Amino acid sequence: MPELPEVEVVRRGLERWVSGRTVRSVAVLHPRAVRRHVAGSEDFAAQLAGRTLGPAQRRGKYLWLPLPGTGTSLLGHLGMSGQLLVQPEEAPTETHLRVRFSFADSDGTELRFVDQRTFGGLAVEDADPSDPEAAPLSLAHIARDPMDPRFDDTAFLAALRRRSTGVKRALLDQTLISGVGNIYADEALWRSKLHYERPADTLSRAQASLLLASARSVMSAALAVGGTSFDSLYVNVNGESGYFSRTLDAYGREGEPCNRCATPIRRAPWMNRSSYFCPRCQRLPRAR
DNA sequence: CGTGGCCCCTGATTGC
DNA sequence: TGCAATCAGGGGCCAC
Repeated sequence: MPELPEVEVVRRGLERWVSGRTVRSVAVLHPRAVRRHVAGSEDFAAQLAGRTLGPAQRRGKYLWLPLPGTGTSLLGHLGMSGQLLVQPEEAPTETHLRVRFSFADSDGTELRFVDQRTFGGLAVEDADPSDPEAAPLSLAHIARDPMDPRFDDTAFLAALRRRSTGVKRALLDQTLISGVGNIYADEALWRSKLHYERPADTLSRAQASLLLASARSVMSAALAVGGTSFDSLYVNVNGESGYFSRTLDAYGREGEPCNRCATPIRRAPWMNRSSYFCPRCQRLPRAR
């Protein structure tokens, strides 16, 4: 369950170990891993063979590597359980290995996309030719994330406060703000003392600002220690787990005492997922 | 366009 | 013991 800080760690790993290398060949071992590549697995591999991978980029939880001179980029999303591993070529094959990239150099390592649940995937997509970072066109509707220096606080806060939907759903809306997942949404709401179903258009300016600041502080703290990790499903580009879960205040803490008021944290079903919150600190005001 | 519900997938865990 | 239900959840898609 990689959140934005984990994806950023992966981006840095790609930048360090993969960018600048030239692809020799690509093997797609599970077609679903490239389902977003409309032309199919063979075309995916053909478009990458012989190409040099550019500097690693990220927007929200999407990652991409420009393919210089082609007007395209290699786009990736880790989904729920995706991993990008740089492994020695002779390392044993992972159970859920989906795509394998071999390189033309003699470094002795290869790039592997491993993904148990196959919610993630890779694709070669057309990119904005005028953009030196070659952002895939399909990401045009994805908002910047709150750690991005070009994130527009004022515009986000105004848009948030126009939504009638629950504030948590708004936080997970990629067209408003990207990179906030279920875990950090719950953490940001806990820090802001807001109930997840609070209609976004009932937030005061101060509450909305506090929520954004809280999302930022949660992400910053996670990034500082290499991301949240709960189990072996999340591993960074070199196979090293992050470690932040011990500092979570709400997520996954059902029945444990709230770190502010000691009231047991509650778990509620929400959108086929879970929301964790303190029933005392995070109350839903009476509808007005 | 905003909203809300559903679906994709595999494996671990829980309950009967 | 075995089988079914539940849970994990990012995000695209669709009907309204």
